[in-house]
Amino acid sequence: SSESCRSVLKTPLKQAATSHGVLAELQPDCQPLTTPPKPTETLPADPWTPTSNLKMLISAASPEIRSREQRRELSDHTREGLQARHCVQEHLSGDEYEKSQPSRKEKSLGLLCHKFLARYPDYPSTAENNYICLDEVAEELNVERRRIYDIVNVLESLHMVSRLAKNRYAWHGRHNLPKTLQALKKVGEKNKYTQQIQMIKKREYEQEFDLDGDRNEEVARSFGSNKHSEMSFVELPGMEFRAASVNSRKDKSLRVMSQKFVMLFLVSTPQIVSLEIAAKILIGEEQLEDLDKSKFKTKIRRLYDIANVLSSLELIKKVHVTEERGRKPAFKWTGPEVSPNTQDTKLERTSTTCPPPISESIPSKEQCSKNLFPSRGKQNFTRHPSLIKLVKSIEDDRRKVQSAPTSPVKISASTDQNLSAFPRKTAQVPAIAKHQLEGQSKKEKEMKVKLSRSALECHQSLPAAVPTPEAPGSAAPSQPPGVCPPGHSPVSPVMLPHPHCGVSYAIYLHPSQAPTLTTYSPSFMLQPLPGANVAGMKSINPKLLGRVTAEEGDSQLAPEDPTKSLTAKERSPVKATTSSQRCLKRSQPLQENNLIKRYRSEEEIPDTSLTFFPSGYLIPLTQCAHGSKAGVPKEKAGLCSLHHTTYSSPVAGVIPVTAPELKAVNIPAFQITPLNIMLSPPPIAAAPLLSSSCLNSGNTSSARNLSSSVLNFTLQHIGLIPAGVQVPASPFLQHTPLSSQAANVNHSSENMNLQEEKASKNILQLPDRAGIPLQQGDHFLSPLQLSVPKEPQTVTENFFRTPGGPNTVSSAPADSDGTDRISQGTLYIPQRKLEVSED
DNA sequence: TGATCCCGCCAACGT
DNA sequence: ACGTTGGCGGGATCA
Repeated sequence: SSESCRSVLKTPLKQAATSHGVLAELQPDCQPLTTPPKPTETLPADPWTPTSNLKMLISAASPEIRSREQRRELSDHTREGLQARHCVQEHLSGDEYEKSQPSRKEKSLGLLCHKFLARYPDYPSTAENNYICLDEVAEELNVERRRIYDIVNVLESLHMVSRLAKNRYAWHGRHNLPKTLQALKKVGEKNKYTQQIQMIKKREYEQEFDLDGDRNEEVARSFGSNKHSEMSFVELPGMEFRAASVNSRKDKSLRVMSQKFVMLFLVSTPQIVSLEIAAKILIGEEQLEDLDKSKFKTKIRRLYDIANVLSSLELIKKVHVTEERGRKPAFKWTGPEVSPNTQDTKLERTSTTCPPPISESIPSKEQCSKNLFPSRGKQNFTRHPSLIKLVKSIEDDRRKVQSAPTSPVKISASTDQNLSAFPRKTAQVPAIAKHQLEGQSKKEKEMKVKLSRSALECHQSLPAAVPTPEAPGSAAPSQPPGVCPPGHSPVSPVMLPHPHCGVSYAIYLHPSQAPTLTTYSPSFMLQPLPGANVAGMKSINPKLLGRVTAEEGDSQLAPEDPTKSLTAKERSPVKATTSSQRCLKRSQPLQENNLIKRYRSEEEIPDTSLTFFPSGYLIPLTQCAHGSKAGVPKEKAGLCSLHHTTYSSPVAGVIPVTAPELKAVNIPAFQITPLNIMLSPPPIAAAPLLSSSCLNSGNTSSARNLSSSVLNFTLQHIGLIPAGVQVPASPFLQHTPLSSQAANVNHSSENMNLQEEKASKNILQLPDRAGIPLQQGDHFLSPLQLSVPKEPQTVTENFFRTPGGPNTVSSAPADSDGTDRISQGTLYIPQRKLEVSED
């Protein structure tokens, strides 16, 4: 249909190429109807010129309405409608004229994107060669080419298109989407976005209360330092086509930003990401510290651009998260759930699934060769803006290397074999795991020492460090005992030879992943596994979960999803997905360093998850088990099983935790974040112990008094508590912010243990019973403890709760409000009210 | 106002 | 040298 529209003349119009002047050219007549060539410009001066008419036409009838309509339904044919409309318009009078002007909305990128998408099928058959000529599209859509780039770049990030050559792109539609999302999710996990999100939230929280600035900074720093991936564009294995000649720059921020943005959704449990956080994380990679306002602002702008496109793709939708602070713009993932099905590895290349329309599908070999080319030197560098960065990264790498005892084993160095490699990977994994393990142990020691380092590292390291010998037994056999099954293991990085640069990648084969989500699963359990750890998830959720879930979230989510999914055009079953894509590769040559880093990180990661939790707090993770159900064969299964174990009531005392359990727990720890834990002042049964003093006094001073153990305890709790939860003004916090302050306090406190440090870093560790202070902790019983919710489960549940009500396996049966339960325990966790509202 | 984000300058790149 | 890409941020709109 749209085609029909196309204007005949495109050529001349070429529009925009450069700015304005062009418009004049429009020949009014040209547009026989269809596309008016560049309507836009409009010099104010000649409103009535033919051109202007065009404009008007376009803008035509109530734009708003129109836009809405369009949005609602795709609009597709919007254009035509417009045209029709304009007829109507003609009679506009002056004032109306104003109205008629193309409202901004009409020109929105989102709308434009809809139009763009309307031109191509979601699932193009291979046969048709869908290639996109930017110029044509720009003309047809009457927009500057610049705008098309914005769209295409985002689409490219999702591998919905790929660049063939100059001005030319191949349309793949959504065939690759599943793979892409899967790949992005993995990378997101690897990057620990979950934790980062938590960290940011925590920081915000702290800042609110002006808790300790110091700490914040520290956190920030650590955060910044975290290696996470530099930006590299995530490519799909099969998709690398880009013509060697063409593809030059790989990094490209918009593309990369888009991918990262998507990653955030994929790793977040409530799948809701606020722009603010997204911007911070994206910026953060390099340096958080410079809060640089303008930079932040710019980032936000870009995110809007990306969000508009993603919205058009129906992958996300705008919502508002209302917190105490106020309402913040955010987006909710409405795209398909990403199933971490790792295993498919065996598949061959995608070709089956989606053969790239164009010839492009090249056999691996060819690809390799191509890839090689690009990798060539300087270019990469060229664009790379910050040398500094490089340096940094290098250093990091170095560090990492050092620190990391074991580098992941690189398996095949040879390039081509990828294919062959894949299959192997699986097999290899175990072996690798061992290596890692070994390495880890070493690392552990180191790590401890290093704790000071970046938080992330710390996290990572810690786990390993932890003594928890116990783990072994519990853990799945396959996994190495030392390692926490959960976190780490999941990720066993396998290095794959990378065709492209010759660089090898580490691939995560995470056994766990596979099982992980089945679908929408609430995932709680699952998700965390991979990189982030359960904890991360939990923590994250908490905030959001709070209300979001319950409220709008549920309603929306559940129902919607299905719908949406359906909505999307019928998706072809394509998903076969299985292909081996797991390998993400980074194209950038430079990245090698990064790769290294990553490895490290990966390795380390495990640790993170591990954390020790000593004591007993466990938070019940029940769900895990459930989640795992079907799919889970692998390790995960094991994990899951572990998880389900769950709870101990803190109150009760500590329950011995098994290793697995620990893991589950640990995470949360990290993110203490927002903690707004409040004691509910009036909490009902305040737990027995609540010492009024603590609560009341809330003074910091009192807090300080707490023994470190107590602190730990607190922290733990905090961790437990849904991070998300913020207590607004809760009195309690105000007085003494447990969480953050606590951290501070700890420092001061006599015992600074590693743990504490860790905690400070973000990781919360539970005091190890055995070793530590807890016992010493006289205060153990301190009110805080008391405060601990008796029923951990409840808490947990809350955490876990996934938005999609049903999904939540774990969650307690509908308790709508976690709070209540909590109240039982002394600890009152204020749930932040998050409300998600749509536009 | 603050949230959105269009617009298009202009630099990095490619050819 | 010129065309293509696309980073970036002013400032107009919208809500």
